[in-house]
Amino acid sequence: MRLSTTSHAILGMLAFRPATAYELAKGMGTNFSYFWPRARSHVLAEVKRLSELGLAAAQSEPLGRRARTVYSLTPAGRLALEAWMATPPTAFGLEIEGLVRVFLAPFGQIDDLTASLEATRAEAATMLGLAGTIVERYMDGTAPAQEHIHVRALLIDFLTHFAQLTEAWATRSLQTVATWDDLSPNGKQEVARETLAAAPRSPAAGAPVETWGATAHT
Amino acid sequence: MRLSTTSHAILGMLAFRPATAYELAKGMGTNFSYFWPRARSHVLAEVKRLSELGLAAAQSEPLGRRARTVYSLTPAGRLALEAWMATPPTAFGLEIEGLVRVFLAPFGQIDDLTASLEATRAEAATMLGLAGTIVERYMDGTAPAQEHIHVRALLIDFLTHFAQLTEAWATRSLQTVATWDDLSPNGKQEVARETLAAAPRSPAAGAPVETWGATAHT
DNA sequence: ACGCACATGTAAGCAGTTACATGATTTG
DNA sequence: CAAATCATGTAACTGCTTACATGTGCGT
Repeated sequence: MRLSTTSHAILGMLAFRPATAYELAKGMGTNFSYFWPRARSHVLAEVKRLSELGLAAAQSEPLGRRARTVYSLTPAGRLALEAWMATPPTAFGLEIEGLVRVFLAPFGQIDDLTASLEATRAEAATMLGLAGTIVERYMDGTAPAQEHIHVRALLIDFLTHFAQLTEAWATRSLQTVATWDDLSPNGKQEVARETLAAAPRSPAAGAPVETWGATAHT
Repeated sequence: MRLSTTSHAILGMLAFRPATAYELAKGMGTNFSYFWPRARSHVLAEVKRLSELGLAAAQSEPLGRRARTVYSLTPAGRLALEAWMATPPTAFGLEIEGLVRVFLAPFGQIDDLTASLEATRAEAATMLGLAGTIVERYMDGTAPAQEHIHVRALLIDFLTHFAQLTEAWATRSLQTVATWDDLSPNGKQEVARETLAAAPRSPAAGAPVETWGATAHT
């Protein structure tokens, strides 16, 4: 009986209130999509498994000629959730294909690079726009989870700053690339050094030096 | 013959220079771990598949009583890589369990929340420290990929800012939580509103309003 | 000569995705 | 009342991870 983070996210939604499988799947999207995205079908399969394990109770309700299942959290489920909350979180992970494309830029065309950066910028801008709406809802008191504002504010704080950071980065990278004629290193060292000089960094605690962001298999 | 982003990352490393399977796996870690992390064994399996597809050439070299395989990029492989570079990138994805724990904080103890935030803070701090070392290497000209500095600077720009953002967010969240006696909403609205007011946002382009960062299955 | 870190590989299993299929509800 | 959208579910497949196993060379 191994439970994943996704399992606990589902148990957590059930801890707020009982829900149908479909509502859970939808909730996974609206609640977690930006920091724990999962496919709808996977949520359906997982909640079924949770009910088999006795962590969620499934109740079938008829709905026209079709049946729908309402799930709720069992005491065992609540215990599992609370126990998990006390464990340390796993390390965060980013999957940003746009950065892979930057890394491999020398093997493509310069237009490929700008297109990729532009796509990333647009995505971040969309995220920021969404955030604006959400924030308004909370501020005027009409958000659906208004009573959890103190906790949700922390989340929104992170996500909005992330979106802003990403958009700003893509924008200034596009500006830099716009000054290039090709992807060769010629004459581009100067600006690169300035970028690096402006990068935030902590005193480098003499830690084990892994070569990172650099082709190391030399 | 479906190729994943991981496949192309491997083709890309081979485009820099031929390498053994082990070097590729290691390079996956040092080069991509922060924005495209993959297990070592998966890289080994994938490069084998690439050679079966004719995109990489495998050459067996004896090494003591053991054989090791050196891979290099074939012309077909280079074509595949270049073609991929011209396609649009998939959307970025974050997996941040620490944020899931913030979302579900009401079902745990307050100490669970601080522990989780502290773990996230520490992780980001480590990342920043590493970055400091890398930046120094590039600045004094001793980085292994010195000739690619113009492109790598863009990556480092993003990653250092991300680490800084994460550390700063965790720190200020810890400060906020330190003022709480419990996880109930009582008396915490005020500060939450200030946090939200300070969150960056764009004019909310009248976009389709999805409830995000909020329990929506109401 | 021994122990430890580096190098190399395989196998089993699961978490997660894409695609398909169809019933219910709303809306113009 | 037709068309679109919402709600609900299953099946096939695969990318990826964890765990295991063993060879090679270096330092002491």
